[in-house]
Amino acid sequence: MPIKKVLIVDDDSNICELLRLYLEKDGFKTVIANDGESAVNMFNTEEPDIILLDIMLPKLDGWQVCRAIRKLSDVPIIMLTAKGETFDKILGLDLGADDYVTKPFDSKEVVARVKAVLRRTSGNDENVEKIVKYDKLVINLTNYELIVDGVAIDTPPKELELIYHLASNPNKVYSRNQLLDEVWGFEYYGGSRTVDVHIKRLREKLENVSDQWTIKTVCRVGYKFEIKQS
Amino acid sequence: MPIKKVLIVDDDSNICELLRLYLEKDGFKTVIANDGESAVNMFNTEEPDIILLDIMLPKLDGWQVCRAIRKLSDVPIIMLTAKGETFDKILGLDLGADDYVTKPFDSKEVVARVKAVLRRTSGNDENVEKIVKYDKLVINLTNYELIVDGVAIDTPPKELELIYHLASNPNKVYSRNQLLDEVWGFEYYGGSRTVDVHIKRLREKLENVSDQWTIKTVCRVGYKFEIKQS
DNA sequence: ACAGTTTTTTAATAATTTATTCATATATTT
DNA sequence: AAATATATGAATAAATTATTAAAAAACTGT
Repeated sequence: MPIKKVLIVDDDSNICELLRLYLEKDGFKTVIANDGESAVNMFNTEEPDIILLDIMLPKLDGWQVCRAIRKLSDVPIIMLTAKGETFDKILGLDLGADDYVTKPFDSKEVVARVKAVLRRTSGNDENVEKIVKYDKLVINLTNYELIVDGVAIDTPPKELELIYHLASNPNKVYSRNQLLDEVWGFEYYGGSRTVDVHIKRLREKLENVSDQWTIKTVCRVGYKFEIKQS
Repeated sequence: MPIKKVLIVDDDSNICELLRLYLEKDGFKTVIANDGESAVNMFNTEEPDIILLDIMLPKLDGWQVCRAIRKLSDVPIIMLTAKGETFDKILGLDLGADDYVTKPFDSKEVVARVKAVLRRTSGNDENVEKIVKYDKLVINLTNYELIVDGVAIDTPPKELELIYHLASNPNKVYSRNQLLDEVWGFEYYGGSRTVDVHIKRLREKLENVSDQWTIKTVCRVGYKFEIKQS
């Protein structure tokens, strides 16, 4: 999952910094604009993945900004609205915002909204089928299926994620720690030998499946999904 | 993947040891400073890749240290803050910290943060293909492959790293000690003759591969990957 | 919340691979 | 030629991985 960039637009720099803080704590990159004009400019130069947009702004107000950006792009926009504003006024006006939060807001909630909006709009991550195929092997991470020669093989999720990760970058050697970070996640804490065991089980399942590829050990370094030259 | 060095700054040596334990279990090198002054000194002498910095410190407090270091470098800094501190106070003051954790913290989480910060700050050299080519020889350190005339030759990692290192700077002479430092790593303790043996095995594998280059001994000095003029 | 089931992790040890040392032959420098 | 340095081959040591079984953790359906 690539890091997402959030464009924060608000004339109150305390709010900007607060949002930035929470968002960056959550792994987002952030850029900040303090007025409507620079918001549009930064949208063009920074190419953010999502925009948090205040309505009350100098130079161009949030609505104008929203409209201007909508002409250029379908980037998700979350409006930051004053308490009094009504829904219809915000979303119903066909401005094309994707969500809104009312001030004063809870920063955590804003982050949650950002994630939610990204989840449902980013067509790339969750809506694209995560499938890798090599010869008689199909690894389908959308359905969590491992298919060998057309036959589904019952495979625990970690194993599947592991082989998917390896096969997604064929020939690249991954160290155990790299695999733990990238497949298990940063939070994982425990020995790295568990990778070996998962590899072993995968090999059991995939033995003699194909002579086009193999799960190869690179001693002292790690493992790779190797595609044999012909 | 080069080993990263973490500078831990805290006056409570229990905390330092705890962090050290977890970080080293995860493959990081660590150095420890117990007050602000030595923190700045150690930053200069040890050149860490990332700093864990407590705020309450003798001599110089964490903010002063942070500011001092920021004048010298963009090294990532994670602040260790007491529970009460407010966010804005920490990041809003433009101290330039990259992240923070509040005490009491979960050591695992700190390690996770360190990794996360390193990942987003370090100029992702992970995705760069490490490949060197000369004539019929391809040394691929991403896949850990040595390819001669299109055929992969099974090669142990040290040998591969050695030839990669030499071939990355053709014609440059490396002393054995230099090679031990740069390929084996500073931790290595042992005789330097082992370099000879590795060179020998590489020559076996690469004999007559090409008349464009050769692994040359420079008597009393070291070795070089020499490219012949035409 | 519980008992049964599956998955994941740990731990121990056997097997393998890689790295280092050592002894000696060969080569280079002075 | 003497002294110093390197090449080579074999033996040893060290480190890493495979495999197995068992324990722990995470799930499942009730």
